[in-house]
Amino acid sequence: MNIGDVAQRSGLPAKTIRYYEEIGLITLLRGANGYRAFRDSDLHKLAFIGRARALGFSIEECRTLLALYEDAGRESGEVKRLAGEHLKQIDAKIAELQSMRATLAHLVHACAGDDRPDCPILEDLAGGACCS
Amino acid sequence: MNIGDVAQRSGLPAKTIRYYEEIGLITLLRGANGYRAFRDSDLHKLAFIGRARALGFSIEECRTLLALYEDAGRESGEVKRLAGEHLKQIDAKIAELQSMRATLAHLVHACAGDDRPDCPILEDLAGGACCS
DNA sequence: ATTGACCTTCCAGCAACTGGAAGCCCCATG
DNA sequence: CATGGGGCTTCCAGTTGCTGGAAGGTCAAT
Repeated sequence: MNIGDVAQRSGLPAKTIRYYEEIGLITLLRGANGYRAFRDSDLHKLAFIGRARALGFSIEECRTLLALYEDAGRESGEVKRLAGEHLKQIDAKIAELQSMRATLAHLVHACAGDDRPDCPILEDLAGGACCS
Repeated sequence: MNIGDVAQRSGLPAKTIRYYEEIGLITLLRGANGYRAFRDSDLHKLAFIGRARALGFSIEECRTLLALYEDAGRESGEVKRLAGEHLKQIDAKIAELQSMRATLAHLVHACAGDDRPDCPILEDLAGGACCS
């Protein structure tokens, strides 16, 4: 398989696959022509990485997850711990965004949004000390 | 005022203030010794930017907001539109994170997390095709 | 032989900072 | 008046995770 096929089948852009090789997330063989030669196992790993990334794991976490995946003697506790920590980070991020959202929604609601210059949104940004 | 005072009073790191000047988000005067000389209005603007950033506005959005803030003839409708778009982006981000969270929480729940290697989390990442 | 689609490498850039080095400047103390 | 420590300056590099583009080699088909 060449990189184009793998890109299509894994859903990852070819550029991204090259990047993953460059940072040592995956090691690839080369054909006589210099082209990367992908085995099924490489495609499999890349799909694994793609799914982990879609769940928001960082590249370094993906590296660890891959290592655990390939370690037949792993303890699932470690995987669970890693995933649990990541879950906490996601929760923190959600909470942060929801707090922003609340403030912003309040301000948007309070703004007339017409052709006059008076704007509670700008007033809040300017003053900090605001209503309700 | 020197940068240290402004950093403390605005809550922004000195490095960040220098960066904001470098990218032209704010223009600062210089004293005879080469030090940045901050006026009250500069502090005010920086606090404005800090609050906008805390609400998740990008630097470019901050630039626009500042311009609107300083334009006495602005139409609040434009501010509201900008904020409304940003609100939509926040909502999209929250939805994305909540979707991740749901999958991940499900997997974490399903994993025994003991000293045995069997792990539904890794199985899901490997296979994609998973349970319930 | 010549397209045209692939593949290769390398370099640059995005957002929004952050850290560190090297070197002035200013004030207070001995 | 020298010295020490803190604060200020600039510049360069690194962060995360790619993405775009240029210049050039390869391959399969016409």
